[in-house]
Amino acid sequence: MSDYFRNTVMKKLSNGDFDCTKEFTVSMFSGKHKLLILWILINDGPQGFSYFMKNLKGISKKVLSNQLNELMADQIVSKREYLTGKVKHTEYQLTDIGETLIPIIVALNDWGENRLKQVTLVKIFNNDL
Amino acid sequence: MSDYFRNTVMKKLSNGDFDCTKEFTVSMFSGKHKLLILWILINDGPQGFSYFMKNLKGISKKVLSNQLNELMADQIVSKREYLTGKVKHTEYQLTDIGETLIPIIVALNDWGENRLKQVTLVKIFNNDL
DNA sequence: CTGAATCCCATTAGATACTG
DNA sequence: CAGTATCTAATGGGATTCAG
Repeated sequence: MSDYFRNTVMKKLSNGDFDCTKEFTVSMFSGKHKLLILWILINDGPQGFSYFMKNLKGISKKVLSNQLNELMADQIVSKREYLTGKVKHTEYQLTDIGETLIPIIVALNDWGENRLKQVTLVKIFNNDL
Repeated sequence: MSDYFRNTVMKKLSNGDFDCTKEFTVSMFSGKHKLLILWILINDGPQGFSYFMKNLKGISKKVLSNQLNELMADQIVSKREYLTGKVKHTEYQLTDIGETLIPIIVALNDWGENRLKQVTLVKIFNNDL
């Protein structure tokens, strides 16, 4: 998604401008579906392309492909390919680097769940629902 | 930036579709500058509009305004206004909810710093630099 | 089945001008 | 100083097509 942003950060790094830690960090996660992709890998283990297509409702092949490629470029996810007859299958999994993200993603998800609970409770209380 | 995405999530919630925790969480952070804004608030304390303009290089007033408004809508940040003569000043600060994010943001930033270190070391080693 | 390439439209960012 | 409104340019997403 944020190819442009990612490239900008990469260029900065190439130019020796290391004063962009935050931008770098953001560039790792920008992408509407990356958190979901990682969440799936964390909870369901290694999965193929179609598994993500089924479980990320509303995502297109192109976008999924892009996000997976970015995650691979960032060495957070790796891919394995194999053939069943003439049919290509893939398996994506977290790299060692990717696994260092697990506690953060879990914390993020916990935060989101709690926050969502608060939000919906307030809504119900106010009869906005 | 992701007004559209945010609105989509909010609509889902209003429709009683609570099966979107991840989308909700993502919607809290999507925004190229939000992490930076929060980082500034965490480290430098409450700040005015112009402080962000100075420290988020390349951001426009409009985008900053949008991101701050979204953070306020999500109750992560709050605003205080006051006048000095006829000149309006503002002060943005983390809310109680926003403060619950501190450990996560710190962890995220640590991760990014370490990762960046690895990346640049590899680059130097390979003479890509 | 996986996924890259293309075309097209929706959305977002930036610049500028204007207000309290 | 702190924004909002508006207009335009740049970017991203979706559907389709094609190939390995």
